[in-house]
Amino acid sequence: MFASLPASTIIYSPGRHKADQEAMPLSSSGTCIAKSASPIDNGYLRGRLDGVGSSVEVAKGQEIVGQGDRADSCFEVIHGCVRTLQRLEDGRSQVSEFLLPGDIFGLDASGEHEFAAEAVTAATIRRVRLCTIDLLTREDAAFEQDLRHHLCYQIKAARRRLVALGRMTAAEKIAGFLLEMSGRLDASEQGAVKLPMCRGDIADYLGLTIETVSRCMTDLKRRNVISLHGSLIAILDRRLLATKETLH
Amino acid sequence: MFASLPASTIIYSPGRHKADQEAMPLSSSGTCIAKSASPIDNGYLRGRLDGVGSSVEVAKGQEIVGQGDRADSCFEVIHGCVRTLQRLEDGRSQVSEFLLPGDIFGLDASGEHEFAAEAVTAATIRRVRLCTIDLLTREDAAFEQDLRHHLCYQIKAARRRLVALGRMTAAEKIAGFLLEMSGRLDASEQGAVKLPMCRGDIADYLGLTIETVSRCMTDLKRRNVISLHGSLIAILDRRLLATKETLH
DNA sequence: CGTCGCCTTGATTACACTCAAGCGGAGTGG
DNA sequence: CCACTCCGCTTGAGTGTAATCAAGGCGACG
Repeated sequence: MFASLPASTIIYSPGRHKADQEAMPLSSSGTCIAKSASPIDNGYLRGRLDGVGSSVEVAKGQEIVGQGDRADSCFEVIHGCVRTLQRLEDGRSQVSEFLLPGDIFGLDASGEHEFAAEAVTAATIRRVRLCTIDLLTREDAAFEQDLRHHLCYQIKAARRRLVALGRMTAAEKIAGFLLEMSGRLDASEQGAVKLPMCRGDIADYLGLTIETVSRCMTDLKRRNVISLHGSLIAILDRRLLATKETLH
Repeated sequence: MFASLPASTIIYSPGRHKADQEAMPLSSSGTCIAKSASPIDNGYLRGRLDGVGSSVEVAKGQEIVGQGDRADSCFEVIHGCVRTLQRLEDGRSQVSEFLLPGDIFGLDASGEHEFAAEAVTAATIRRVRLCTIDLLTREDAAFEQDLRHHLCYQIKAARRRLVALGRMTAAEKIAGFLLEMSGRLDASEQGAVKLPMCRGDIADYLGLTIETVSRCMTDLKRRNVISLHGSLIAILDRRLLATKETLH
């Protein structure tokens, strides 16, 4: 029924950051819209907002933007962790993304925010007005380019998450999440990272329940794939996590 | 994408303590990045590519871009229906979006396509090189603006789908899908629309199985919420679909 | 008329959810 | 200092939704 699927197009890459790095073409000739040589994904705008806007401190759990708020600013996380999420009236909620220092959110806004942003931990964020962004794009072609790359990356990231939410099992979701976070968070000297978000946030990020998140993690611990002490997690066997032999 | 669904579903903004205590006048003078008065979502680029690029005919099922293909072009659907999807090595697949005439895809590409694009039906598509797009953005500030709005809309659409995939039941997914499609497709004189995609595609779009899609639709038919004859579908009780009292 | 593709329907299974209880650390107050 | 609650996490038992397995219907097409 479908056109043949080339063998070279094989797929699932839980190590999404790594996969993207490899995906970046090295030739820079006709790249056009495509950014040719960025070693860091999602880093298109890193540092581009330094010195712009105003810094704000938010307490743990505090709302930064609410669902339905008018979108007139974007934000860069300076310190701490932020989640963007949508809440349904019956209590269900879906976390769209976790934002860590250097990450920017709210650039995609037009009109009003459909998703709220809340501080996962106490956080420092930089607030930049969208008109400032607009100004920058007009004055600086390179910035405009980088902004567009940033938006493209957001789309790709969201689509990767569609696959995870639509077609992955609980164990696969957890494995992918841990790999993602271990790549984004700074590891301590023991190679462990401290997850800033609670189990409930992880559940809402992956479309699972708290209990399932807990059970999957405990299971990985029992198999010595990870070590686990509360929110402190170290990946002991990265290959096993990535290849999904973690499923019994 | 499920924009029509959450009329009552948008919901709940807990604390109103925003981070922006200080100043930041909400003067509407600076709409900036936010497009304030577009009646049509996803229409930011409609017609903008007329006369650009080259037209291509593709047969039903034919691959337009493959996973891993170098991204050097974007496409506008002129006629027919196209799906973008990711296939996993074990046969699972996730459809990211269905594209109908006027819709554009591939603009988000940078480096290589993570998602394939395939013709759902026989289709005519316009192929535009990304360097042409790049050129247009440099020459035409309005185009650049519209392109950015388009990308922002893609992000929002993808996030809406995250909620659907992560937190909706099968019945809710189907209901939202039917509402979305009835809004995007041209209705015949009887108010019925012909879904261009098969049950399997719908299943892969919603993260369900073919059987579940079929059962849910049959159920809606039995309740006289929709009429259903193969791929010809009419919504008989839109309110019931939207309020999700369709769940027994 | 037979095959094929797509869809529907039924029976059964299993994965993740729900409900419920208990653990342990942090913080509070007597 | 200890008892207490609160909160987040874990664990267990049972349930339910959607998946799986399987069969059959129907229309298109050769």
